[in-house]
Formats: sequence, C-alpha cells, structure tokens
Amino acid sequence: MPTRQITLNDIAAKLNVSAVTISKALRGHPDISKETTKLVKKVAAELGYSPNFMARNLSSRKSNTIGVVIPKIAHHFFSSIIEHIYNYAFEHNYEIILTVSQENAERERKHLQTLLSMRVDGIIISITQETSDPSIFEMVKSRGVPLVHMDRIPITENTNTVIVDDRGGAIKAIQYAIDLGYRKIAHFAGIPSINIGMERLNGYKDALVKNGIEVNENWILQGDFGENSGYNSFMKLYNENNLPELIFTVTYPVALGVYMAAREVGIRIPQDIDIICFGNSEVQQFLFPPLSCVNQHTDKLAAKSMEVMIENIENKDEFEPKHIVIDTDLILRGTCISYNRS
Amino acid sequence: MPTRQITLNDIAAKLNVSAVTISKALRGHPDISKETTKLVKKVAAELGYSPNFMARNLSSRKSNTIGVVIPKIAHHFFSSIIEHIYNYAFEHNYEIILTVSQENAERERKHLQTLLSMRVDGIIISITQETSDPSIFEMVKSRGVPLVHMDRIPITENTNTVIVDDRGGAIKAIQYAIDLGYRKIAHFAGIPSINIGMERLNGYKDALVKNGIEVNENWILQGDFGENSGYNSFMKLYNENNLPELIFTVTYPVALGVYMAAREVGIRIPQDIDIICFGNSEVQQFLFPPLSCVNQHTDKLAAKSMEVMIENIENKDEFEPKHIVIDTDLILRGTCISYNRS
DNA sequence: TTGAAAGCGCTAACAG
DNA sequence: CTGTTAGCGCTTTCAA
Repeated sequence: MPTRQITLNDIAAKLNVSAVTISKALRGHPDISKETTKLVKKVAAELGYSPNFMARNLSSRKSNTIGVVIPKIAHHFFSSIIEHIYNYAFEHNYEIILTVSQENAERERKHLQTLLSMRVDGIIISITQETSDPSIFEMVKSRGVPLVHMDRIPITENTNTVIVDDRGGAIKAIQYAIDLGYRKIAHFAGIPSINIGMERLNGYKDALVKNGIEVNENWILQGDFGENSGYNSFMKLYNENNLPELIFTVTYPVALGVYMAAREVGIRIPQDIDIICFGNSEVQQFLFPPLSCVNQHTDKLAAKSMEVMIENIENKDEFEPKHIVIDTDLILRGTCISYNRS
Repeated sequence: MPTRQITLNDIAAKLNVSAVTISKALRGHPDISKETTKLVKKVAAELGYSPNFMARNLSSRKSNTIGVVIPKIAHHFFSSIIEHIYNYAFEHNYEIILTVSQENAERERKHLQTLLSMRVDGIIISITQETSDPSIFEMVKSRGVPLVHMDRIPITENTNTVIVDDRGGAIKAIQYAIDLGYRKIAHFAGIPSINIGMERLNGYKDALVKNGIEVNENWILQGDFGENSGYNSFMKLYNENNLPELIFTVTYPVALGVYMAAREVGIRIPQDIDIICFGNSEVQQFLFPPLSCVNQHTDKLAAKSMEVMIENIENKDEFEPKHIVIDTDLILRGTCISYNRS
C-alpha cells in the first residue's frame, strides 16, 4: 500500500495518550471521560480514521457478520429475500456476506468453507437443488457456528429452520380450485428430495384426497424449479393429448414455462387451460393473463431467519433450535378465478 | 467461543515443526518439500483446519476481496449484474462483499465506510438516484483503494468507469422506430442528474433532430426509474388527451407502469399506443404484449467492471483510469414492430 | 480514569 | 528446505 491507513497509534501519538485510550474512547467505553472521548472522536474524524475490522475482529473474536448462502440471485424470490435480509442487518448493525451457490452443491460447500474462514458469527442458508449430503452442515455446527436453514432445507434434525408452510399453501390453492369446480388438476412438481418440492406435492395430494378426488400419477410431472421444466412438462401432456383443466406449478418460473409452451401451441390461458403457481413476483400482474399464486411473504421469511440467527448468536449456550413456519396466502389475479369449462 | 478453532500452531505441534512451515506448506510455497506439504495438508484436513482470513489478511495486508455497492437488488438489471459479478469473482478467486444502498445516499456513504474498514482491495459501485456529492469517492481513492464506477456514475474525472452506451442505445431505438414510420414519440425520462437518465434523453433528442422531427417538450416527462413514474407519466398525458404514438421509457419498470396504466384506462398496446423501453429482463417475453427493448448486456458490464478492477488492483502504481463503454442491441418482441396507426 | 503487557492467528523477511 | 523474529492493528485483562 502506498498510502498507509491511519491507526489507533497515529491518533494516540497526536494526542499523547495510549492507543488503549483511543480504542476505548472510540467505542464509547465508560472508562473514558466525556471530554477525552469527544476529543478523540474529533481527531479521529479529522484524520479520516477508519477502524480496521480485521484487526478488531481478530482480537475480539467477534465479527458482527452473518454469512448467507443462496442458490440463485437473479430470481425474484431470492433477490427479494436478500433485499430484506440486508435491510434487517443494516438496522441491527450486522454485516452480510452473501455467497451464491448457483445450484451447485460443490460450490455451496466451498462457500461454506469460506464463510467459516471469514469467521462469520452465523450462517443462513438455502440449499441447492442437488444438495444431498448434510454432513457439511453438521460440520458447521460442530465448529460452534449458529446455522439457520431457510426455505430450502435438508433433512437434518436439531438445526434452526425457517420455512414457508408449503404443504398448507398447496392445500390452500388446490382446495380453492376445487371449490371453484376444478377436478382435473395436474401438478408440475419440483425436485422431491428438497422439502419445498416434497411438501407442495404432498399438499396437492392431500387436498385431492380430502375431496375424494383420485390422484392421477400421470398428472404429477416431476421436474425442477425452472422455466424449461414447465415448458417440457406442458409439452409432454400436450403431446399425450392428456391436458388437465388446471395446472398447479411448484414455482413461478415453471409457470412461465407453461405460458410459453401454451402460446407456442395455441392453447389459451385461462380459457383452454387454467393455471396457478406457488410463489409470487411483482411482474405476475403484468403477464397475460395476470398469474394467480400462493404468496410466500419473503419479508417475514427474511426477518424471522435473521431474528432466529441473532438470538442464537447472542445466546449460544442455552439455545434450543427453533422451527418457524411462515404462513401463506392466495393472490388472485387473472388465472384460476372461475371454472368455465365447456 | 466454546469450541476453539484449529490454528497453525495446533498442526505444527502435532507434526513437531514450526507454524511457519505449516503456513507455507498450506499455501503451496515452493520452499517446502513435496512430502512435507502433502503431510501437512493431510493433517490439516483431518483436523478440520480452516484458515483464519482475518489473521491472514491482517498480516498480509491483502484481502482478495472486492466490495460492491448497488442501489437495489430485487430488480432484474442489478440482480443479473450481481450474479455475473459473483461468478466472475468465483472464477478468479476473489470474494465479494455486497452492500445495498436502497437508493439512499446516506446509506451508500455508510456502506463505503464499512467497505473501507473491511479493507477490501477495491470497490465497484453503481450510485443511487440521489447521490449528488462526489467527495466521498475522492476520499475512497485518496485512501488508495481502486474504484470502478459502473452503469450509474457520478460526474467525476479520473476514475474507472464501465457504462452502457446509453445515448447510442436510445438513438438505436428511436431511429428504428422512426424508420418504422413513427413520428409522435414521447420519452418517459429518468432522473437527469444521473448519467443514464441524461444520456438516454440525449439520445432520444439526437435521433429526433437528426431526422428533422421537432422535439416536443410536453412529450418529455421527467420522473425516476420506477413503476410509479411510468404510471404517473402515462396518466398525465392521458388526462391531457395528449398521448403520442409511441412511448420510449428510460427503464423497464417504467414500462411496466405504463402497461398498468394503459390497461386501467382501456388503451391497448400496441394497437392504440406502442412502446419500447431501455433495459432487458427475461420476463418481458411473458408480458402481453411481449415488450421490446434496448438490451444492455449485463454480463459484459459485470465482467468488464471486474476485469478493470482486478487490473487496477494488481497494477496499482502505474494504472491509468479506464473508460469502458458497452454496446447495446435491440430485442424486438411484441411491441414496436410495425407502424399501423389509422 | 488511564495505560502496560499480552496475545488474537497469521505471514514476511531473513538466517541457518 | 526449515525456523526465528517481528510485527499486522486491535482488544482484553489487570495494575496503577
């Protein structure tokens, strides 16, 4: 570095006191007199002092930093959560180190290692589509680092989880559709090894069963959480000449894939086939027709995750893992609002 | 911390060598023999050693970390850029510290301070709508921290800038529309104090003038970059009974606002009024009608910003500020594809 | 109310 | 090829 940074010692030298005094004064420690504190702060500002977090954290063994691992960022659900997490952190004086696994388990693993190396105070994670080995999470916990699993969680015990009521949300949507008059309902499902895929599927089945409607396995299309998956599933049913009256998709991108496929083959939504999805995004109201959905309250998801995290950090010893479930609601727009089959 | 972390000394003790040897071995330093290195790495892995970045960075005065400040994250343009930045960083072994200013200049300032305190190796920033005082950027540079202004840049000299060819992109769009037959073209402009607002407006005017079309100030509606702005501007013209044939919006959200307003008052797009916007997003193809736009290549923006950043970091002394301009292209979908006024 | 001493975990420079 | 010495900039005892 050509330009050396100002340190405590520089200020100390200038004021003819010790660095300790400066350190304390700057942190508002009660040891130091009001006057001294004031003076120190003034000089520090003049000199453009910028505390060195590395040194501070190294010495205090606390970083006031929370690591976050998410699978994707250019996706409304996650970017919205992230935005709320950042806001929460800002208000509570925490820093966020965000990492993005790109749905890649190997990369997820590396990011976790990095966060540990950075000595973050805790980690909030939403796992990838392909994460299957939960041992890495055990490792994190064994290091004494608080962990919160958010939304996409593995099958681990004894860890904080903050999830959406996926099953309940799915039931809500399907029950509503049934009440409307729908009976032939397909589900474009996600990856069953991930909780959200499994639970939404279960909710779908539950609702059908409860209403005495037979579950048709041909109308449960396994895929992933992306556009292509929706496109392919639709095309499969279309080619089999086996389209249902309504499609319930596991995510909003999957629904986009359906829109695209339907337009391509000239099937009209909602006249020829209707649709509702899990997951909200502000652009849904601009689609044609505006897409109805199960809304997930990303703000609450984020806030609760942070809340649990901070509690756990500040109360490490006698902390019992929390399991929070966030409620959902239906947002009705231009699809799935009436049953008008011929 | 209840569970102490493994340190170099722990490994050193176990192997009866010095900590320095371990340190070097772990970093693959040529000083150490292959065998020793191998052994050390093995033991380190067994012990679950995780290098302490704080200590490492403090001692080496290098963090391999790049700070990023953006105004918003739940917005396709930025989340897309961020995603590319993360990927680039991952491939080049840099860490990213992302901060979000929420379009708030005060918060931006704080984030900058934090990043300096974290001793990041450099900072990439896209400024807020309200940032007016560039002195903070001078301060960053005076600290010897490389700075890259990306997309939304202040009026500073002598700093790296990586921007989109906003003026050129606007000209491209308007010229194309004029060739189609459009003459009555309005511009829903952004904030003029920010380069992208100014340049897109200038491009709009340039193109009109070049084609001998008079610039009508009533058709230049000043606003910001969000949905509401588009909504309000549209309503204003609608109420004045002064709608043009085509609207060119400064961003994609502004166009969404127009969609919403138009639907509300029963004006059809593109039959009654046509539209094209600056800025791409994958959901545009799912809008009705699919929205045409000037595409900005967020991947190149991100990659170039990172490239310049890393060059500047690794070559601090004799580095000349770079000014990169990224080209645009038109993506034509369901709007602004033909002139069919009656 | 202030400060001296010690150390956080690591690396750079040099010596052997 | 390996180790010794000396910090990086800060905070935490503990003594004055």
